[in-house]
Amino acid sequence: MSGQPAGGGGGGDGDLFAAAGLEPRLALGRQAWLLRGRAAGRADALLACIAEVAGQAPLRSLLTPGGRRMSVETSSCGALGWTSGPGGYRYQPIDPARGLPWPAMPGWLHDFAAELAAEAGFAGFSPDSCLINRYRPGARMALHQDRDERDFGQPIVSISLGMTARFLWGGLRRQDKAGQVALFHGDVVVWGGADRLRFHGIAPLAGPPHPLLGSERINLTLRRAGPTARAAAR
DNA sequence: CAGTCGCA
DNA sequence: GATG
Repeated sequence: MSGQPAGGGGGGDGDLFAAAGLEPRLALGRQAWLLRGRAAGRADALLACIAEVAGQAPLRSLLTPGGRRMSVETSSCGALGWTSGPGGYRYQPIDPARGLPWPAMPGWLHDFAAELAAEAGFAGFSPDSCLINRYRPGARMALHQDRDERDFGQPIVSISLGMTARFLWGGLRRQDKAGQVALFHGDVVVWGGADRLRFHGIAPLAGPPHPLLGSERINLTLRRAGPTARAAAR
């Protein structure tokens, strides 16, 4: 993987965002890209998917291993769902709140995430987990690494919907100072390779409601949590 | 401990 | 670097 974005694939919204003074693609690192507005055209399908998943596996606020309640509300779809509790962070095939498997990840969502990853230079991405995080005003995500996945060779694909958020983008060490970048409805961030373990987070949500979603922001994070064919063969 | 939280 |  080169870490360079493959050409094209801007979805046709590039000019609109450029006209608003925003780069269509912002490099957050050697192998980390913000694809501005790239998912805006899929918002309706994404929101319908979120409603469908939440209807089966309701959004709920989880406890950290230290016993604090997280301010975001979480659910998942796909073969594995991310959970947190006194036992630690886990990917599990069964939703512990219901004792049932997580709702399936729609094929088109899998393929869309793979397409986004490819545009950021990561060919062959095949996510098995889609974490859904809902932020209401005041909700935040402290700086953290995504490190509960089996294969750090696989990238992370993050899709923002609804209210604008301030994305905190740090370094490989917790004490590295984090920069900030605004994430708008439809923005996509993809990171992997050398940037796979970068600390990141979301500042407390604030600001005006979004026309479509009102006073909330929903983030979809697509990951390969379980083993890949390549990792399993080693 | 830390995918928290808030202060210096 | 304290606290739930």
